[in-house]
Amino acid sequence: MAEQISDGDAPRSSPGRPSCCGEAEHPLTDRELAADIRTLAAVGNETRYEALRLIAEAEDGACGCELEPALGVSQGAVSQALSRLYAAGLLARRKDGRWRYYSVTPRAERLLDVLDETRSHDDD
Amino acid sequence: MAEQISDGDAPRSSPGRPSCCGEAEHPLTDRELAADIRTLAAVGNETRYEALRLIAEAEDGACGCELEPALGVSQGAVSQALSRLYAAGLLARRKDGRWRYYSVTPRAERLLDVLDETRSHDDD
DNA sequence: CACTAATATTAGCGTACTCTAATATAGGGG
DNA sequence: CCCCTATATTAGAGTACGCTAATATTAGTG
Repeated sequence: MAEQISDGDAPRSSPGRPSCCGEAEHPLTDRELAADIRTLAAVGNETRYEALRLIAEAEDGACGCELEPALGVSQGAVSQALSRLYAAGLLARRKDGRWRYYSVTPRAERLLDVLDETRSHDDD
Repeated sequence: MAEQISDGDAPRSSPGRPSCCGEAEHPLTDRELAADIRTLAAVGNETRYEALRLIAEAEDGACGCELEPALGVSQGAVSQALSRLYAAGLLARRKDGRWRYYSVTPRAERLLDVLDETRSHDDD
């Protein structure tokens, strides 16, 4: 895609420059990157983050109908939120009669722990 | 608007119901919740997450100009990304001449560690 | 077998997000 | 002093997001 369009005389950086502006790399594959972002984007939303916190507090998991009043959004929105958290690997679920019980995965648990342990209180 | 138009005898849930649909609560204040979401939403984006990973790999921090080619977005976008990560408490920064060097905070470091340690590989 | 409750799915609307391009600020160097 | 590099800021455009409302599906219950 035609990088370096101009001719050779354009001095983008003199040879005597400091160590700045070299190459930078990280060790993640595209799949790992995508998985991480899916996870983070899933919790980076008020409704979903609160849902995750509520489920983490419940002993044996929680069903959608428990969360609906606390979250203050419609039933459809709760269902969408839980599905997305599940797809992101943050919730496990089991069917029991006409209810579906959600519980947090180890990944979610550790994520919440880190947030609790590193939260800055003069932050605002 | 006109919820429950019918009379009061409507049995919304029989008395013998299981423990479902009670109250749910979590122990976070509004400020803590907002801070967490600001943090999570900041990393839940490809450009910013990759920037954070790149900076975490660099030994003594990285400046914006190092990241720009790797991130593949404009200079303005890089600056916006770094500012937002900084505001979210995930980056520290120091001025050095005409450069500004960014490094990850403990909060960011631990967040990345958890993602590495709990990432599922059959996830797709 | 209706009836009801819990959940899932879909369309559509309003908003927030993220980029580019342009411009402004700040700090060296010839 | 002018120029060049690194960074910050802003407006605007295109897109993605998150909700509601409506409807479909699934599973108990009288």
